[in-house]
Amino acid sequence: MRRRPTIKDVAREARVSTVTVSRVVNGSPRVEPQTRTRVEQAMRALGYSPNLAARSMRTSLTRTVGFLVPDLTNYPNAAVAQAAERRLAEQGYAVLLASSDHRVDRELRVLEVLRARQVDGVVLYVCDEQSPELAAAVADLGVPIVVLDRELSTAVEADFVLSDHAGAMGETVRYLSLLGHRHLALLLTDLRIRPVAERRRAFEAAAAAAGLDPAGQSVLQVPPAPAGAVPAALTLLDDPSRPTAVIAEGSRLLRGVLLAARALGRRIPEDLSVVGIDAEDVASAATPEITCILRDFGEIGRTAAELMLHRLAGRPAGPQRLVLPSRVVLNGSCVPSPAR
Amino acid sequence: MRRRPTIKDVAREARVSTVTVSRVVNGSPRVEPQTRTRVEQAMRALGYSPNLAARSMRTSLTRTVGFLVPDLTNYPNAAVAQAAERRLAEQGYAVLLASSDHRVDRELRVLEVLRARQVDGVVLYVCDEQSPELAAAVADLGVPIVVLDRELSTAVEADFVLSDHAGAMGETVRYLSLLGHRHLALLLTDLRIRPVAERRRAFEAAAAAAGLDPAGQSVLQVPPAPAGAVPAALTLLDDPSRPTAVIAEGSRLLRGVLLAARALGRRIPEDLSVVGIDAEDVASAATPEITCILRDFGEIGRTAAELMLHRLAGRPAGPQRLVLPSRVVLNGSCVPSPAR
DNA sequence: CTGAAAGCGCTAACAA
DNA sequence: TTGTTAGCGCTTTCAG
Repeated sequence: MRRRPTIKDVAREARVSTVTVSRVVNGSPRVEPQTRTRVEQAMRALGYSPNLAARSMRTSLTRTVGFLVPDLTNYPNAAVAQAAERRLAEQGYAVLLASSDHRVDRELRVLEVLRARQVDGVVLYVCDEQSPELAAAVADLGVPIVVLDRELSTAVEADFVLSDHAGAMGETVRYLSLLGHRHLALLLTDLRIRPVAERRRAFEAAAAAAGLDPAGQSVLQVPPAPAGAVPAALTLLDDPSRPTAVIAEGSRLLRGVLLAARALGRRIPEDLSVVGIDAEDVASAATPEITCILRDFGEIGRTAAELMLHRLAGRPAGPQRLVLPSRVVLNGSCVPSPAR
Repeated sequence: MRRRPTIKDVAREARVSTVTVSRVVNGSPRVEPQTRTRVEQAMRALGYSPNLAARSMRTSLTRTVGFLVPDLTNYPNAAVAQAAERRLAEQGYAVLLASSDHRVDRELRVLEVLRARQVDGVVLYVCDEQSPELAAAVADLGVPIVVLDRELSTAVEADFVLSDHAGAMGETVRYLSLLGHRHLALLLTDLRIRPVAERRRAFEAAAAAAGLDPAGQSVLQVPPAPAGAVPAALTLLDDPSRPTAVIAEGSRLLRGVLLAARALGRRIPEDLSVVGIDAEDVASAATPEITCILRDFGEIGRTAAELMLHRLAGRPAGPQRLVLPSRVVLNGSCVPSPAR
């Protein structure tokens, strides 16, 4: 295999200096059209493509963005990552993807790696908003940062792409209470992160506003482990004072509720009304389809990419906080509360 | 913000030459323990971490692996990617991830980018096994390649991680025919790739072996577009000579079958037996749960990473072809064929 | 508009 | 065991 052609080879072929070739490659205007053409021909003839490592070394820019997610097999994570990657690739950026498995220690390691690799920017879901080390590590990156669906200590300078979780949750609670449900349950994943905490607050506020007895509402946290969803749902549903409606966050928990309901012989929606959050895959496969709070993950990813590109292009502007909508999509899984 | 410390700063601090620092960083044994300690202290004191771009330039190794998938929102793709990333990260490799949206042109572009970025290796699902350009582009990469679940012209030197699709498909057809089904249908995605073609062949062979009339069996191809699954399933099921059992590949098609069956008022399993392939998410959310052909995607990803690491470590060995198992997991969605 | 020179941070080869 | 020298491919002065 022949050695890859370098800028030198092109320069020789086109009988110009390497500087001129560099100018052509980088689209500098200060090149005579005729020279430019000659250089371009030479590049094509030799199959030249610039060595990004060498360029990085000079410019200390890698045209690479790090993307850190807790779990890539989680549909929302994957969808956001893919949409962002597409947009970034259009602008010549490549994406270094890593997942933390919801573990702070892994996340810290990944951030270190991204720093060592001198990525030009980082888009991330942190897995724990409270961890000061994590916040410090993020702040220390020294490159543009876009934080997805999380809050972070104000010491961290970053753009934020958030979702309106509270609004949709309020709608959902009002809808269920309108159907006569007085005992609701909310199954959540991990209270250390914003969307979960925000949903919880909105749930409690809306329940109170609807005049539901706080003692009759339950909020259950089921940490992100592969198992655990079904047992939690079983405990919740196998109780005389059980809720008549359940809201479950994420595919895993929604599936847990469906399986537990089936195991206990509870029919949906006659015996139990169910609402899913961010769980379209499971919701659409169930019978009946499950009413769901959904977001447009493609939009989230593209927005994150856009903010990142803005920063990378050196546009000024203070830190951005964009809040994208969630919507409640009704689907036969909720009916008036059964008498009890 | 202070300039990042370089090997030179460390050398000065530790009163050695840059070469010695380099040796310590790279774990060369030819360094006196005491010197090593001094250097390590200096590194820690300055917060030194090596500049990978500079290293890449010298070694023309990036410690980066490209990972190319058709669609990251496809659970199997994401699960394999995540497992591979984890294993590669353990060995200090970062993963550049890109998706092609099932389009050959995008895939070619990504391969170009990966080449320009001088990744040390590429793991990929090609989206079209027949495309000679694609095969040529892959062969031209000039780095170790691991191909997932695809065949490629033998001109491409690569390792292959395959799955045994035929075995499980044969089992499934025999199982359905044992239940008395004489009219089967198979819904597939894209015949340009190996798993699909292999399943088709196995389906037809097993049907013939079971004495089913070839004219009574249907194989439907529904290309990977977001919509299209439901209409295809509706057409298939809304026909007097419709199948009594359907095998659907992937979450999208399985969901299409479930929705179409519901729309037509066909009960599963009484009116229609259903088997899914690689669609655990949908299968487990349905009522009853759907019998499924499944694979261990984590294992596939780890295996791919292992093969890649082997190559990257310069181990000899000819091209590998590993075939990992699929298994049929029974779940109440198949019952004896209804009389007709 | 073009080129010569210098150097980014690192490591291979050789020398001591 | 340690250091000197050279140069990877590119871009950024600064001169012409």
